[in-house]
Amino acid sequence: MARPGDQTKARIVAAALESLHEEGILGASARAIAKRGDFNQGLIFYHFGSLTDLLLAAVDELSTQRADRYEQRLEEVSTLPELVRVAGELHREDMEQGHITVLSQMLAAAATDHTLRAPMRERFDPWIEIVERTIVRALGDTPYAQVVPAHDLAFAITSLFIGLELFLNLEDETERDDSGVFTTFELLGSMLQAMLTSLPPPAPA
Amino acid sequence: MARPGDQTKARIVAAALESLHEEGILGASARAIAKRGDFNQGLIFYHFGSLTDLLLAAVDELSTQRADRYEQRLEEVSTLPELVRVAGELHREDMEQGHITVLSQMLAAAATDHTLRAPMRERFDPWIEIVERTIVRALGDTPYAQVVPAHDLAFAITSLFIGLELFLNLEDETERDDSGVFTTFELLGSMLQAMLTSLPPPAPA
DNA sequence: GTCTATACTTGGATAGAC
DNA sequence: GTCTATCCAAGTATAGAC
Repeated sequence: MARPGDQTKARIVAAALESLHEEGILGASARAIAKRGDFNQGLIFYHFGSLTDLLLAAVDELSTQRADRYEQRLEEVSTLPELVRVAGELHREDMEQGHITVLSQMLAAAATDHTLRAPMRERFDPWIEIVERTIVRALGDTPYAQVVPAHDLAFAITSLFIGLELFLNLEDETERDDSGVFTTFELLGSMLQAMLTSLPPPAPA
Repeated sequence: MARPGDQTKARIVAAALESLHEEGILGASARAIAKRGDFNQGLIFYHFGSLTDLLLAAVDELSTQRADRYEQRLEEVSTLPELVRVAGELHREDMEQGHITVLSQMLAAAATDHTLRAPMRERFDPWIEIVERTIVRALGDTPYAQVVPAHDLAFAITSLFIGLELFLNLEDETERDDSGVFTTFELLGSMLQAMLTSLPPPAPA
């Protein structure tokens, strides 16, 4: 399956991810990426056609890297507050490895680059679905399954992931205090717990 | 107080805001801004010194524009779920007028441009404080005042504002459905309501 | 498949005439 | 305070030798 050139393509994608992480979308130029990966700049256009297509390939790489991990961790989840706790852990992993920076930078670019919009939506939909499916499974056959809007909740949680990253990045590395993130997710967890406890269960049939 | 040149400075700032909104940080170049405002490109550097300083001045303009409106609307708020409802309305206003696009684009830029970090943090802190003060006021002297982490909640709500904007921008204008936003804030409102109802009130002194 | 060299465009910023 | 003209660095992308 491995064709000649695949190794180079992988190197280019890796350098693109690194550039997006370290220098953001503003610094992810063809020249900067090539310099970082120590290969010739023209190779980007030979292998990917355009810089935009390389950046999208980088997002794809990230997605496949993380999809397994997410599925695996979320499978153990059986209650909603548990989901929030595991989501907090996954969020921390992604923050540490810079994944969310890459995604938020690409999302910001997609906000005004219309050619990026549809491709980025395609790449995010599966992630929202993973969260949504987990929510539905966590609710199981409890009476709340029909009351909680799973898709909207999944959408909100995913949005929170991205928003938190942008704000946490504002803090200085030296003074950064991770407790804020944990607190946020713990807060969300107890809110969900409370909501489920106090929601009037639908009338029995 | 109005010095000569102030009118031009205002025009430049207005054009910068427009550019950030329409073309994002990637399209907010000195030349593009000058073309949009129909003034000479050199004026940006004469009046603001650098493009970065102009963009920060644009964020300042936005902040002062909106601060009054926020204070005014949030003053009427006296319960936490009410806060969430009003926050949802303010979010809609900001979305419609493109303010959040401007902020999210600048936040994305600040993530990797270290010279933007401290200035952007300075400009966001007051906003988080406004939300935090409102939360504290809404909790008033209820027994929950000591249990709810007001700062973290304010931080999370503000992050959600930004994250939602980036995601909602992915949808096509034609197919965009605002109900998602409202649902998200209504959801948050009922979660808060539920949390307050079910939280064990602290033991009386 | 990979490299060098280059075409062409756009970017931030400044000098100097008005 | 504003304009024109210009410098120079950096951007995307391509042609052609190897």
